[in-house]
Amino acid sequence: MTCYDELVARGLIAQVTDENEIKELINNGKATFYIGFDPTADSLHVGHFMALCLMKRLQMAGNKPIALIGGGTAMIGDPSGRSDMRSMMTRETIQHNCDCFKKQMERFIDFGEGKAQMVNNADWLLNLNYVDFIRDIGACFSVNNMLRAECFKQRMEKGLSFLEFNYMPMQSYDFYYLFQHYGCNMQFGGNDQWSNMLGGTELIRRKLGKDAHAMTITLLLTSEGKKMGKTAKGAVWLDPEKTSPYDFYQYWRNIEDADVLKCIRMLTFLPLEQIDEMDSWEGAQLNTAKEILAYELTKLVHGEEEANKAQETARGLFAGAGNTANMPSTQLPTEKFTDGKIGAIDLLVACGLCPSNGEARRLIQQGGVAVNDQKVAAIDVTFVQEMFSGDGVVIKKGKKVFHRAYL
RNA sequence: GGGGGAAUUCCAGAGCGGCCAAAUGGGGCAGACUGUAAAUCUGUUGUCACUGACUUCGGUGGUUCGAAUCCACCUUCCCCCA
Repeated sequence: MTCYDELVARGLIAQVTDENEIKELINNGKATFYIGFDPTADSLHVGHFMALCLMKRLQMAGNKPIALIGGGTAMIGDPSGRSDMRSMMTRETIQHNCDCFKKQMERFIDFGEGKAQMVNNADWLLNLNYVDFIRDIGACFSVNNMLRAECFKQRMEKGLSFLEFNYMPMQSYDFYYLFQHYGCNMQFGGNDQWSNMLGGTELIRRKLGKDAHAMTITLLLTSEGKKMGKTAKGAVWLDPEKTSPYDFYQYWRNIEDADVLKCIRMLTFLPLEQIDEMDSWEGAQLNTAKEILAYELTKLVHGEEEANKAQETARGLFAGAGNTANMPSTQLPTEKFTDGKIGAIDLLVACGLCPSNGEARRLIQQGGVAVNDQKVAAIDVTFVQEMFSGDGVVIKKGKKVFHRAYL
């Protein structure tokens, strides 16, 4: 099976500029392609992970990836598909985020000599001269066309500043620049980037009279149409400090039935034949598929050891066997105890399971808390300090959130 | 440049000068049912010393016994005309 066919079979490809050309290039390892990452946070998240996977797949097929960190474009902020303007980031924040991205990517992609490259568009964007730029590049863009572009649609209702309007020409310029200086002949990105990417191929055609290609990756959406990897608490991060391997594992373990197979196909490196077999699974059997998904992804992102730990912990908690040592935990300082005891409300807040006393109180009153499998019946229940020595106690909030508290 | 309108709690969106911690919907959280799924039903959803008190309705001042509601200025955004 060719590289391109596999991408199609996994449902990764959303749109392409010229299918035959692209097939030819990537199947034969002739593509030098780039994917842009905007450093809007200090860690990559699940959305970026897809792009990294794609990068890896293509690299394995002999193509040369360029990871572009948008240190320059981040100064503007991509308005695509957003309903509000991004808050502006300082140069320092952007630089810090770039560094963090770099570290995480290196664990994933082989940036060895001649294998892949990492560039930062701050290097060429920040020194551009305004008048030169609009004469040279700006002249190639039709405002009429830009306004019609899908990525501005939402913003046409709420308002779009000129600053953000410039994002597309900037990104297009990146491609133009990489095409000339790095021999980059293709761009990949999320499907929401389609208009921006076409801007680039169009610019190259106009300025140089040459063809460059673009391909977008299907955005990973839940069956409800929301972006995958977002929870109420924010994104699911790849940084273990921001999203623990256990929480990462649980995110995938708790995915909806309708999304499991799609995710396995798109995100894991399991052979397609094996995945096809799972296709016929249904009902409770899908729980096995969810475990596979969670395990495989945790392994890719955090390594085999962490994946094993997360799986053991999850199984232990939900099936009642195995160890509980790796679940999220809090070390309680002795100051939290008065007369050798701690109240239930204080305990929940101290462990970060509830942000306020009021919420802790409510949770207990609604019967949502258990300590060492004993339901906390009233808000004035207290726990003696001795209980927390050694392995400590296991607090269960709701059905799925477990937390260990110890001294 | 001229004219008109808007800013409310996580989001959307009600809100007569006192009965507003603020309707309703979404989301979140919890309970029941389940398969750590979905759907459904129920409760809950500012903070605290929780039958009470305190801080919120873009910002700053003002009017008033009393302001999310009235006035002034400021900020941001939207719409129409140029």
